[in-house]
Amino acid sequence: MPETAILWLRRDLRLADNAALHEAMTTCDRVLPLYIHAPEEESPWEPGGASRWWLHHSLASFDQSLREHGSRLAIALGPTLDTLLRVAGDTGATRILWNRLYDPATRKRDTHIKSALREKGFHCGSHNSLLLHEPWEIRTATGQPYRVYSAFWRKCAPGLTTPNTLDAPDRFAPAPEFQGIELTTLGLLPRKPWDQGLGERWQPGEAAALARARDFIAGGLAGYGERRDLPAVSGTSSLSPNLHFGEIGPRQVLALVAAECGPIDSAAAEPFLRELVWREFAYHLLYHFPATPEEPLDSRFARLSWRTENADALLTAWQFGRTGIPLVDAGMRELWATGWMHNRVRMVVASFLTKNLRLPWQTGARWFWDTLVDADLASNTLGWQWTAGCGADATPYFRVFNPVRQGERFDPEGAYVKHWCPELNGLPSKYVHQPWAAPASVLDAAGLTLGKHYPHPLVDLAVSRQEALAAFERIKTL
DNA sequence: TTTTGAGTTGTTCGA
DNA sequence: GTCGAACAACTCAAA
Repeated sequence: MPETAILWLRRDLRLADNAALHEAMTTCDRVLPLYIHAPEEESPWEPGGASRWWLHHSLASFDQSLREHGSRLAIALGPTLDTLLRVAGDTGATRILWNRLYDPATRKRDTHIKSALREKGFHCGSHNSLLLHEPWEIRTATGQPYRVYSAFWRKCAPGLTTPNTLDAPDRFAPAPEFQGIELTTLGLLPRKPWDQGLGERWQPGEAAALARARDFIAGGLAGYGERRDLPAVSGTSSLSPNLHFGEIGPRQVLALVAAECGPIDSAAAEPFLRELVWREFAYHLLYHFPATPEEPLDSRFARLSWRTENADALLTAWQFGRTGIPLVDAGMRELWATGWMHNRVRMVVASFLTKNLRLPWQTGARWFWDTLVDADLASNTLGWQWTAGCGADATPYFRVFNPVRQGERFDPEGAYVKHWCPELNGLPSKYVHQPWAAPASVLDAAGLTLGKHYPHPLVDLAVSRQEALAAFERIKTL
């Protein structure tokens, strides 16, 4: 009697180095690769529009590669537990295997599913294919979770040796008979066609993820430390959406780095590996502090007085790149057009929202969640809390980015700003990051009228900085 | 056990 | 132009 497994796929849409897939293939004769659509079970963090776009194409790509390996992806609708039970009944499956996720809603659901399935006599197996270390494996000397990155890094760095990875199977196990639904019925693609920019910028799927990782590690790793801060340059790996959807795993990235650089502790690799470990740190924090997507880790910040007057209009201006601060607007327009923003600019726009505009970091996190193709609850939460100063590795409260200064340092010619804000094309680099400071003759020569072609700045940077510092002053001893 | 020093990504000011 | 100091409070790990 052949044994049948359901390979329950979520954010692990790859054939290579997929622990649950490997387990299914080595223990069972028949394997049903199954994606169950149940976004309401991730509430209140159902995937946003850009994530759904990526998911659609990633599922299509994974189905295609399964077909090339003699199988296909089955798709069904939730509720997940009911569906798993129904499919197991229909197919005679006795094993249900998956790779673990770590966001609070999914953890709660998966724990319940696992115990319910076991009660009914199924063999359940959950595996790790998303992280280098499980969040509970890393502890301080006193057994507490880490709250400081450098200490976390020192703990993890010695373990960054060449990992063992699992090869993709040459041929996939045959699937049991099952009638799923069509991918298009999930309605993941936008009804209004706003996704053209995403399609031009990105290619979801395992093959493209591997190619991107290889290209970056062969070509960009050496200069990463210097080039990663320049938003006009493709100096970063851009692997974040691929990693988020599990089209490639961190062990594979580590193995590629080792193959390229030899010893994994080489100085050339360290700046990039530190970023990979930041991702681990974000999952560590989300696991141990599951309230942090909504609540500041530093509870004093719950009492911070955010701006209330005119908040809606200010938020809208920020969202659509109409703040009158060129680097901020360029970043927000890049996000809207491509579903992605350069990391240096993410920090600048986040600092501007939370400090200069003094709007809650949660509103910024929510906008990123809806618009980023790499929206990841762990990384997004860490990033926003870090910038707002209320999270782990507490940002010094006085660290308020000056978007003019940041522009001058990291986009000195204004190439990035001009690409996304072409109305500033005629400005010399001296004024491209602060058009309001340009003399009338310069503005005339550039054919630029502030308030007409490009907005006046929404706030005065120096004044709003002082207001932010004063607001921090008020909560620091409460 | 207690103390001490360092800590991803900054800015401004005054010398 | 450059340079160092100042700008909290707290976590973590080494001494």
